[in-house]
Amino acid sequence: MKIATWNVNSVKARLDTVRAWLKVADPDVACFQEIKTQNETFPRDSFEDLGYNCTVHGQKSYNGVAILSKRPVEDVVRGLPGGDGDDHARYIEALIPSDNGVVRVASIYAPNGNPKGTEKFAYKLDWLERLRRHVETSLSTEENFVFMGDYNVIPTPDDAHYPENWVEDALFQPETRSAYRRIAHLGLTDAFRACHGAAYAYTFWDYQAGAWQKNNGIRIDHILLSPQATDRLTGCGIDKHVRGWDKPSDHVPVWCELAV
DNA sequence: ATGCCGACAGGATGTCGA
Repeated sequence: MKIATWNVNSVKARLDTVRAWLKVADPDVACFQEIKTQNETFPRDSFEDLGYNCTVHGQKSYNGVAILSKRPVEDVVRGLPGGDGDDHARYIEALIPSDNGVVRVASIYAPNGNPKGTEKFAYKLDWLERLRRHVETSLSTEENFVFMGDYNVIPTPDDAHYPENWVEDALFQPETRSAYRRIAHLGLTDAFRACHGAAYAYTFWDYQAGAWQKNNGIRIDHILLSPQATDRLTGCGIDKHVRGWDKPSDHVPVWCELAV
């Protein structure tokens, strides 16, 4: 089963680009973030035409996440549990049936948190701690679980072309990286690092200042696997070339293959 | 130090992103 994640930066503005990628990449499951539209205005017909069922947790203008799946999904969770009064649409999860079992997949859009030291930064850290608690609970089920999406975390200096440019940024603060490690160290595996030893692979290049042309990127879109899913991991990749297409998102798709 | 880009809502330009 091929499972992918992509921060599309508006699903409506990106519709042609996203459809073009789906046709070529042909994932069984695709998690999107920053769809920037509500459930009612999600362009589901455009994806149903390509054979996908759409499960959406949308929001007007900002945020919004979705899961596209060739198989109908079950057991949908909309919103990150424990979010007392949190109205940001940043989390959706669903159970995906396959020929040889099931996989539970989460589409995650963690807060940006800039600038550091503000309420936004505190919200980011709180949100990551909530995610940690939910991951901890989820792992007790011992299922195949894939926690994928835009974590808005640069885990190590190896995940940035110019790490010195990010030392004041919320994505690279010690507190941010600790919060991410507390999640990963529950026993999750970074699918990309498990498959590829090389440093300096990126998933985001800013629109500004020629970042793409200079390969001034960061790796902030991650696929974290439960131990059971890790045992079934057969491959992982970053579709870097998509950043060079017309009307690109500033993020590119990341995918993994699981033997289920 | 700031703008650099891009999407959104709304109908000009401010907010947000990372």
